Formats: sequence, C-alpha cells, structure tokens
Amino acid sequence: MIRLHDTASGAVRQLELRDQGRVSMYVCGPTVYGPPHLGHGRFALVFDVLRRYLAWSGLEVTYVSNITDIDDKIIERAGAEQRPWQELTAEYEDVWYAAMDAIGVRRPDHDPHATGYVEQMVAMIGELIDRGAAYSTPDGVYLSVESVEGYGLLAHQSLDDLRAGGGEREIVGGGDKRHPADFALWKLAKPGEPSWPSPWGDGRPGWHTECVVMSLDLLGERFDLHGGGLDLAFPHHENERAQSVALGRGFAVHWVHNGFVEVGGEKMSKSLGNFTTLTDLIAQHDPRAYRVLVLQSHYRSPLEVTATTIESAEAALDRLDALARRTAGSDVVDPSPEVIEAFRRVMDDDLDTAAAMAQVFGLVTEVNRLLDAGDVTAAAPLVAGWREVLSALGVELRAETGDVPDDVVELARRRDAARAAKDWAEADALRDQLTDAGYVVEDSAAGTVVRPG
RNA sequence: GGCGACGUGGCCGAGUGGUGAGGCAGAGGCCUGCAAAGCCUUGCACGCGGGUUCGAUUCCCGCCGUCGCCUCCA
Repeated sequence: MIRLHDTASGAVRQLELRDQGRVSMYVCGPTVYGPPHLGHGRFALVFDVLRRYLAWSGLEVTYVSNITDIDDKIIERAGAEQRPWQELTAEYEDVWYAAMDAIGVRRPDHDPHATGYVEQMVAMIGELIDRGAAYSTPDGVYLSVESVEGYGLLAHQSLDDLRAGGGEREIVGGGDKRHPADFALWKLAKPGEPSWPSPWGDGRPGWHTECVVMSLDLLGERFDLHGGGLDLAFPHHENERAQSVALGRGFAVHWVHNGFVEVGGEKMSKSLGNFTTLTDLIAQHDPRAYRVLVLQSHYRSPLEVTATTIESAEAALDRLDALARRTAGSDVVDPSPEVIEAFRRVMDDDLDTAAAMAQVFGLVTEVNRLLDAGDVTAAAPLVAGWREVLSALGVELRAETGDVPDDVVELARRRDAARAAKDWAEADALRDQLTDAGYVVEDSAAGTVVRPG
C-alpha cells in the first residue's frame, strides 16, 4: 500500500483505507470565475496521477472534486461584467473542463456544485448552531473556532498563535465575531445579490461549508483522503475539519497537499499577477508537456514553470514519442515484472514520480540500445512495461506520424529515388523542401520518413 | 511576531551518511553520403561557518539568503 505525506500528522504514513480495496478521495476544485492558471493545473495533475496510480494498483477509486459556483468573487466579477452570475460560472466551468481534457485529467466521478447543496448546507449550519458551535450576527452565521477541540491542527499552530499572526491584518467579518478566526458559514445577502432562503435570512453559504457537506454526502464519514493545494491547508481545510469536529462527524483521515507553481521563486498567484493561464499554455505548447514537467518533480516541492522549463519537457516528450514510433506495431508481450516492481516501489514511497520518470527515461535508453543491437526479443517486455508505466502516470504517447498530404509523400519518394541514384544534391534539396514545409525528415531502413514537425 | 519549507552543476529537478537520479541545453565520438533519430563518452554539484563521524551534500548547532502560511488563493 502506498505511503503518503499527511499534513495533519506532518509525516509520511501508510494510506489506511476505510473499506478494503476501495479509496474515497475528495479534492478541492476550482471557483469558476476566471480561467485556471498553472497552479490549478498542477493540483489537477498531481491528484489525477495519484488517482490513476491508486486505480492502477487495483483499488476501486471514488474521486470527488467540487465546483464552487457561488462566492464573493463570482458576484463581484459578474457585477463588473454586467451579466448574470450563472452565465459567468457556466462559461468558466466549460473553460475549466476544456483545459482538464486537454491536459488529460480524467473527469471526477462526481463534481458537486455548491449551488446544488445549499439546502443541505443550511441544515448543517442549523445543526452547528444547535450544538452551540455557531452563532448568528447581523451579517451572517459564524463558526466559533474556540468551540472546536484542536483547532489549528493542519496549520500546526495553536489558536493563540494563529491569532497573534493576525497582527495588523484586517479581520474579515467585522467586529461582531467572537474570535478573529471565526469564519462565515452563511453570509446574508446585500440587496441585489443572489440568495437562498434560510432561518437566519436570505443569503449564501460560506466557502468552507460546501466541501464538508458534499464530501460527507458523496463519500461518507471518515473518507480516506482529502487533497488540494498547500494554500488550502489553512484556513480552508482547517475550517472544513473544524465543522466536522463540531458536528461530531468523522472527516478526512489523510490530508494531502501539493506544492506551488513558482515563477522566479515566487508563488504563482492571481494577486501577484505573475500567472500564466492553463489555456495559454495549452495553446502554445504540447499540453502533455505540462504533465511531464509536473511528473519530473515531487508533488510537494515547489515547481518553477517558465517557457524554458516547459520547452525542456516538450523535448523530453519528443524522446518518448520517438520510442513510441519506433516500437509501434511490435508484438504485444507481458510487461517486465522488474519494470513494474521498480515503478511500484518508488510510487508507493510518497508518490515519487520524479524517480518513476527517471526509470522511464532509463528504459528509453535501454530499449533503444537493444533495438540498435537488433535484440527485439529482449526489448519487448521492457517496452511493454514502459508503456504500462506511462499509462499509469497518464502520459499519452503519440506514435502516429500524423497526416501527410500526397504531395509531401511524393517529395519523400523523389528523395528516396535521388538517394538511390546517389544524387545527393537533389536529395538534400528535396529534404530542404520538406523541412521548409514544416516536416521532420528522418531516414530509416524503409526510406525517408516524414512527419509534421 | 508565530509556524513551516527551501538554498544541488548553464536551466529544471530527484536523492542519499561512503564509487555523483533523471530531463533540457553544451562538448567530443560512433552510426549516416550529409543530416535527423539512436548509441557511447564528457559535468568531480550540493549557501557559509562550526560540530558529530573513519567519512556529510545527506545528522546537529549557528549564520546568511529566499520563499510559503498565519487574509481571498490550487
């Protein structure tokens, strides 16, 4: 069984499953008011890889990732653009999934929307009030963090220390809160704002509430794993946990957080304005390259993403595709047990995808060497293992050479003829023509091979 | 101020108490008519100062620097 770092305990520990053979995981998804940036892309890829690996390991995975489709930013943005907020969220949800599809992130088994769970959230907030853990103020309902045993677990800080950290910062929620860290469960609507009915007045749910209700509804108490970006550990996940504790309900057993995408050593974020959208990355590069880049680092480490690092990943991907082409159509055999075992060993060790990728590239060299030597038999199980590993990591190989128009094929044929006649000047001129037309020209035993570059 | 990370060769990025993962870029060679692809060789890296040790990049202490969370944030 895999060992994973757990933010709550601060240690790498065995993933213990509630139900044998089955994994329940919840990963905080996007708030849909704008295009996703590379940071969103990283968490999506990290947890997609974890999900795929667990499934590959033979576990039945239930993967839930929410869509936050109502919150302050959405209202603000819709107001600024003077259009219905539902139109905005629908648009950016489409953008989100288009980007996810492009980078090969599998759709969740469930993607609950906050607006689909308002009634249940209202019921849960009522229960929190009944239990004395929440209170209403003139502008909403708040959770009293002082009523929660062990608040601050994920931040590894006591409530007093967290409060001290407030320093000169402005306290969100105004002066009606009993404690600065108390957070909104329900926000009363101002005129013109979208709202749902509640016993405390029309309003909307606070962000931290939706994930509690939705994860417990879809996965049940004591679900196995809760994930997200490191910046969600506190306060978002802490606040989710606080609600479940206050409710007396078992919550996530294992907390997994991924490191940030950085630019020049600084966290990529909207507030810093140093972000690249996933949409732009996909338009400008091979979308698979981002997965390769993410896989080549450890999920908890910061990752520098620039045009240079993406292009490096694209070049690395070319090397993988080249072997995929070279081995396309070869006999299907069982994968090498050694290859599979080595992969399992590093992945079980806190999802060491960087080591797995090192193995992948090692296999590329080894297989090429064997094929250069003509030893197809020895190469075959390595190739099969290599393909299986890449598949488990979600890296899609591209073996097809793409569509080549007839006139281009004709040029290649003429080059072969020229080469047969040892007319090197003509052969090179034809190659230049092909290259200029945007094709990659490679010689092979079968003659000129041409593919779109 | 509290808490937590990090500082590895041109770039990205793993890892480990003891003959330098991996990718990209570069250099030389093999192969090739020439290229491309592929293969081989090539880099004596771990912020600084102490300490522990037979031996530290890896453990401990101090320092410097960078970053993150404590506020919306993947």
